Amino acid sequence: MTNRMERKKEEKREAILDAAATTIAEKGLKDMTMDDVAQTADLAKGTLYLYFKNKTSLCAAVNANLNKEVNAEMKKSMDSYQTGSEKIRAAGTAVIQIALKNPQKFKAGRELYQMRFDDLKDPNVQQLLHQDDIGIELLADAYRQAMEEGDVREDVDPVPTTIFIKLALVIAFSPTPEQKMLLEHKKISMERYLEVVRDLIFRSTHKVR
Amino acid sequence: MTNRMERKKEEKREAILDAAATTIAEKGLKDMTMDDVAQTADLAKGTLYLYFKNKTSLCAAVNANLNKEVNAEMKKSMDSYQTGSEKIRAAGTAVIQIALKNPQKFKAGRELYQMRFDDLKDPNVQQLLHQDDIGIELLADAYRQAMEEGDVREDVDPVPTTIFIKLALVIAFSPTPEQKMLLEHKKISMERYLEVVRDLIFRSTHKVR
Amino acid sequence: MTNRMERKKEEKREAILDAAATTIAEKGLKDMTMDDVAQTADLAKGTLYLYFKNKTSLCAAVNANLNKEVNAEMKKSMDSYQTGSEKIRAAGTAVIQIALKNPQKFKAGRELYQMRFDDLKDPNVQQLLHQDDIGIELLADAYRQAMEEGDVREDVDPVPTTIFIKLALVIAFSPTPEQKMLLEHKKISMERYLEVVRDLIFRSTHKVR
Amino acid sequence: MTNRMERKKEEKREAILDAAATTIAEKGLKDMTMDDVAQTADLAKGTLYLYFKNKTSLCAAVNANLNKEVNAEMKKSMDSYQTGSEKIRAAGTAVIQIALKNPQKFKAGRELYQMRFDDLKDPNVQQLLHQDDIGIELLADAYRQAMEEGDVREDVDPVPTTIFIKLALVIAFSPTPEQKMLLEHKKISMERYLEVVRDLIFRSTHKVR
DNA sequence: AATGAATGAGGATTCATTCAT
DNA sequence: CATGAATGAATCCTCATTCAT
Repeated sequence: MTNRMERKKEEKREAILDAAATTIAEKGLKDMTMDDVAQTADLAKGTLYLYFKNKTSLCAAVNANLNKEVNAEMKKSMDSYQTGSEKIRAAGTAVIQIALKNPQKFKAGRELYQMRFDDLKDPNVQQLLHQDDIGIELLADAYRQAMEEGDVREDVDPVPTTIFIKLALVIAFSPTPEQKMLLEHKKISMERYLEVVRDLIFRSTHKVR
Repeated sequence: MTNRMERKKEEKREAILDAAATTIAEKGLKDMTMDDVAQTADLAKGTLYLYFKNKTSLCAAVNANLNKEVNAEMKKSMDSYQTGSEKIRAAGTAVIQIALKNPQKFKAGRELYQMRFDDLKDPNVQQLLHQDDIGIELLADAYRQAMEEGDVREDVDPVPTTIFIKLALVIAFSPTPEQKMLLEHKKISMERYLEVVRDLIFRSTHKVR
Repeated sequence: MTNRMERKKEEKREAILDAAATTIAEKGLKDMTMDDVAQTADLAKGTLYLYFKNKTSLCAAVNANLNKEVNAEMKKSMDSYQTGSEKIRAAGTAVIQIALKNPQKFKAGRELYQMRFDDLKDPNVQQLLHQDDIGIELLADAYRQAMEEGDVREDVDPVPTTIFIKLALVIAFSPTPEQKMLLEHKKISMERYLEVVRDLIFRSTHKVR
Repeated sequence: MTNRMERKKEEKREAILDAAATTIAEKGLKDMTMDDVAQTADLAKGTLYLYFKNKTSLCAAVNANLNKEVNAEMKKSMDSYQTGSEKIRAAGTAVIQIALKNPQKFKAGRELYQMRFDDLKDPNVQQLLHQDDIGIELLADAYRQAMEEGDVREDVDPVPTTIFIKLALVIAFSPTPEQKMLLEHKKISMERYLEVVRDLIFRSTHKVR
């Protein structure tokens, strides 16, 4: 395969991933069909199967892709700071920025949390795990540094803490239908809720002066 | 309708709810079918529709029922303590107890968080909202008391805090497939993870000595 | 069975027939369910099967009953006239009166025209045939008389003519959905349509002066 | 899409319409299932839904198609005559020819008269209305001409007359089960009945010499 | 590589009829 | 006689996946 062809193939793959993410965000994971994706990507349905062996694999790839983008954004934000504590804050801000700038994609990411990826041999599932790993280590490093610098409690265990906090962030910033119902019912605005969540997460690890 | 018949009907309703919860836990929400539920409950498919007008309504009822049980357990645990802080801790312990004793039901509860209940007129949906409300107010009251007693920071906003913490607990104690994969991959035991999460949640609101 | 019991039983049978006719008129034949009928008759579903062996038989009985009422009304109107031609006109007027006074029942009658009654052994099906017969002979007699009296063409064959005209009347006075669509589309009012139909039917058999 | 493919698609559409008409004629409208149609057309059930969005739409298309064929046949017959009266007679003959040559389709057409087509946006429903319109105007024009030529009474209103006569023809030439029972019971042959009906219809509008 | 027609298993829901009480 | 809970066959429709072109 020539270089040009390879590039074109990669572009089409990305187009499909984009179309899938959009569809998931718009219709929800369970109402996203391969027809929808094909239509959104302006491709024939059969073509999707040239790029992804089945729906599950496509979803894994979408998930991996979203994580990759979030990781890149987080890293860029964190790199402009020195202290661990600042980096942690920068990471949070980056996530919020993405959630606000690209709520569609963020929602797709949250929907994908529900999915079971049983076929661990699938390269796209492996990619997903890999990107998850990168994101966690990025944040865990910041926590380690902040601990050394005395801003974060010494007894914090970076990896499980990071796993939980990343999940909590995603859940909070793209609430499930039930949460939304509840917040409306209790007359709490989304803005207020996010503010509270962010503060809770900050307090959960940081020392108080 | 005689009293005996009424009781029998209620019992059968509970049996269906149990069967549905089991099915959801085993197969996941999206792979749970009315056939499965009927089979598990040892009833004809049509019978389910005598008790629940459709699948969504059945799911709402399952969700409401689970919340009711959790609320009852929480209340019982909390009532044996005096201070707000103790009550909060007791609530956490109660949730953990349920999650360990009845992981199936807990998992069903987590799966149900994904579901959209659009028909707000449905009595089962209203029940669900009602039980959610009760659970939140129960915990929020404990936070209010703990704030007065000086154990919890004064700037904590009880209701949104409780909403977030309840969700975080459920998510943490019945991890999604992706989280599970990640924890295994990072060689973190479930016990360790739960310990960390509990501590994070505690620290997020409590004052440090 | 005592006389009183018999009467009571007959009354309940009539109540069921009424309920069924109402349901058919309201929902259409294909959307009428035994549940609906039971509800309308304020009886348990099982009870219907004590009076009618199945849905088809119930429908036959409804149909027979409606025909009986129409026949009685027609006969009453016709009896107050002397000439055949007047009697024919009176019959037409009687049908129109019923259609206007009791459109529900009339509509039920038209819906029932679609139904297949295969079980010719069923007493209710036989009743239906019997009532059809009575209605036709009633009208056919009037035609015969009118022929003798020189008002109707000599070459009219009374029985097939009557069969056709009765059907045409029913169809015209309780139009099918497609006819309704068409009339609306062509902006012809129901009143105008009925007037035209009546005239056509009259001209089809009568001599012109 | 290439021309060849388009033609093939249209052919398959027609095949489905044929299969549906056959099924309706054989089993009656209410016992016609999509399974039946698929089996008759020798296609998978799902394939039907590639051509028709639901059962109602398929039925509308069948109805429109039958009307189209009848209209074409009527027009062809009418065009070989000059006077309005001849054209009217030719139209009647054409309908009879179709009914005798293709009783299955004719019966399907009569069954379809019962159906409600609520979705006026559906292109197939619009086609149906359009074909109905064409048929009525065709006949109405002949009546108008015959009136001018003095063969038909001056007080005939062409459009409602045509609507009624077309319906009467269809009903008469493809009798409902109840009518059939009645004719058998009264020992009237189908041929005799049709002859009578035709004469009645003729007399209803024509002047007598 | 790309297409999109065809497939058919699967799922939610309905409803006539039965039968234990 | 009356009830109404239970049944399960039947029906419409969806959608992931395949495959001939």
